[in-house]
Amino acid sequence: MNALNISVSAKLYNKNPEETDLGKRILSKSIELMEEMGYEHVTFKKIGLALESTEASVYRYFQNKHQLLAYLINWYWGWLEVKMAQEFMMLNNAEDKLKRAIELLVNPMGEDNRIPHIDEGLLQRIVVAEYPKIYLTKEVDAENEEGYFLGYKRLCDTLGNLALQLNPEYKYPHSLFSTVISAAQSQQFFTAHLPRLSDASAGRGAIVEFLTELTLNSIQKK
Amino acid sequence: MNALNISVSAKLYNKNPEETDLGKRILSKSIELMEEMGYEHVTFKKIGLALESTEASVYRYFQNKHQLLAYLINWYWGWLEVKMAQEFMMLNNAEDKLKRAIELLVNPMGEDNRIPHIDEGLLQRIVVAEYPKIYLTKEVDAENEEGYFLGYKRLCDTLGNLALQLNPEYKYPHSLFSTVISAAQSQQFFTAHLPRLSDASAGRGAIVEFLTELTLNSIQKK
DNA sequence: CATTGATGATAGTATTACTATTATATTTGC
DNA sequence: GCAAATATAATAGTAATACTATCATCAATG
Repeated sequence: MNALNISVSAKLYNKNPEETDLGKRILSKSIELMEEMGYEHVTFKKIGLALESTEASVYRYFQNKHQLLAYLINWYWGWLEVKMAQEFMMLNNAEDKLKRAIELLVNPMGEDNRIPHIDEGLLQRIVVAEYPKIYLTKEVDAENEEGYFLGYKRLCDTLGNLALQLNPEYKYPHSLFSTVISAAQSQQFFTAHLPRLSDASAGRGAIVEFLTELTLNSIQKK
Repeated sequence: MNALNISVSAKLYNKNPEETDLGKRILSKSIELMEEMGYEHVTFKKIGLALESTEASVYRYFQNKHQLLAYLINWYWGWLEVKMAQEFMMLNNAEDKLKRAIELLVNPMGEDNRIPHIDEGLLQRIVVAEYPKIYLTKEVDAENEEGYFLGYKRLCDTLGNLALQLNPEYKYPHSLFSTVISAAQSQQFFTAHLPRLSDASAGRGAIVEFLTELTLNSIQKK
């Protein structure tokens, strides 16, 4: 019941934040601050201050802000996969699973109180607003080798395999789902901030419908 | 012949860089440096130095690095639209135009020597590696009002209208093309750096085919 | 010839992104 | 119950960044 643990590559922290009280408080407060003021405006000094701790203590857990963001985003993709796996058990065909997966990509979910120090709703908003920043850097190749992007890759594989169950001939499962996962985030962002880049004034339902049609029409056998 | 001028909102600069020699040199050198070391590692000091000018002089043209990036990316989208418009004149149906547009989104084009101070090939690489950074900030709403994202919006509209010519019933033209334009960039990035997120080891041709199928299958009448 | 505008040269400030050191409190091993 | 190890807090310091300001020079313009 309390044992749910999302695995994140050990290269994504200096010292595992899940193992100490301060570590969990750092995660919790970082999520709060980052959602509130945005990645660029967060500093370790501010996090330390907000925790009534210090900058140096935050540095003991994460090498820098970029690593912290990568940790959080990987944690989120890992958590999403667990959620999906749970829901998939109740479904027995690949198409239904894909549809449900797309719903989960778009809809913020209620807090999972098995993990009290992480507010998944806030974290999802961070993912929407910040996720490309972890790979759009000159350090991407080095960080890739360290496992900075495993969460995204795994999720992409999982969904790609569902697509192949529907149509084993489909040639672009990875491209399709990296596109769909990414679009699920950016369409939420555009709906809120740049509405001329979406048609989802109706809200999340329209995003889900758009992505579901796009996905199924792409995969379909000719 | 020499009169090709890409229009960029006046809110995207302090002083129009197209109007002076130094301005053009700033654009040229910024593109070179940004492609080479990545947005994060560029500073106005480095640009000034590389030009044998000064930091202060660069600040006279752009308020900050973010505005410079926004300028460059808007310029690129504007230029792409001009290119597309030229090519569309030789095509007479919407489907062919869409196919050609997708090719242009993915394929880097030879330099356009009507604009000697801008290397479009380098600029395209900057767009691939940096474009979401202009809107993924807490300042997005304010900057949207200043016209920071007009280039992207216009391109999206243009392509959306082509889709509507093919199928006036299609419900998600803006979402589709913000997704396709974005995917055209990120699939290039993934192919180069995170190949497990794409299926394009075959190269750009595969990206074009993937996006073309995805687009046409989405738009098609049922 | 006087004025204006653009640029260069230089200086200075606040903030950021760290690194290092030392003191103190807590836990653990014996 | 005490010593040793560990975690954290407190503080200081550094180099780089992201600006802002001032002033001198130079060329173009009226």
